[in-house]
Amino acid sequence: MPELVKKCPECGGINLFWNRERGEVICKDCGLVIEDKMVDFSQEWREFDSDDGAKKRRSGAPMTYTQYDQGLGTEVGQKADLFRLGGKERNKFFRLRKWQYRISTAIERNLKLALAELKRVSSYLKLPKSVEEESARIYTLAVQRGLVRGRSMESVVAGALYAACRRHEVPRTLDELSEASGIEKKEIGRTYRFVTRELGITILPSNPSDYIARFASALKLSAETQSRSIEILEKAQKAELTSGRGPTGIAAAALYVAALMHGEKRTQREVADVAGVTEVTIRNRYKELLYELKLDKEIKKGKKKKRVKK
DNA sequence: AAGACGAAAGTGGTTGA
DNA sequence: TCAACAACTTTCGTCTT
Repeated sequence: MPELVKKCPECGGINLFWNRERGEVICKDCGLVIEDKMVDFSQEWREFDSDDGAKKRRSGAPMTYTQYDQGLGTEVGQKADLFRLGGKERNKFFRLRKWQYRISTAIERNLKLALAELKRVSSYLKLPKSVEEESARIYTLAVQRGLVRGRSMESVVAGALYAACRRHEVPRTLDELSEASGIEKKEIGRTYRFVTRELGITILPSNPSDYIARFASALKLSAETQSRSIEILEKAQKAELTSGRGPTGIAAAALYVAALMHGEKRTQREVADVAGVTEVTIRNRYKELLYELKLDKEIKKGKKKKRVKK
């Protein structure tokens, strides 16, 4: 179990809020995201190997997709049954059993490896349990449909995780997934698109504000700046500035502007690195924000002087 | 000297014929 | 399947603080 944080290491406040869904502990006083990197140390208690698996199987186990057989085992008969069968029946029994063993081992061996990998990456990125579950479900479906053929197992795992993150509105960038899984960014994107299309999973376009909390905390920005940037994002969305653009770039620009307003200046480079975009992109979004939303004056409040021409 | 700004050329993905 | 296109990146020169 993760050790529970009692006090905010930043401001000493005790007003902490644990957002389980997002796997974050947030200090309500200063906005710091304290534990967004909690690692799941819980152990795998299931025995995967075929034969003595039955011994450890127990009733009442939670049904979960992060276990290769969803926690439910199916076997063609038990040894004891053999004594009740005649020769012909006995042959049939062996045939069935062998057959069942073959298909199940191919898929199950794959799932066993894949889910281990999935857990590894998920824990590295500190993804909440619900997302891990979802991605395991997606992966399981993908295997059953034979979508992994021709693709590396790892890339499908990464794609499933990416899709699950999006669905749960806790998006991670492709860069982050790439770093955690060691799979190339474009490869993840490709399998992600392929898998979601084949499985008919609907993906709502990710919302820039979903990134704000994480970026803001990485930049150590105040809670006011954070909520300010959310406001900016809302206005930007009304002004049609967000469609067609990369959500991370917009989030980064909003954060950059909000930081200027509150006198918590961060360089474009700092913001760009955290958000995984370039300074140029921030500048472009930033220009649009200034022009469309007329934010010049408010920035001057935060900064001494700042002339902006359009 | 570092940061901000902008122009130009290149990349990968989407779309429409 | 190919070409046009938009968003974003890379690179680089110039201006500002």
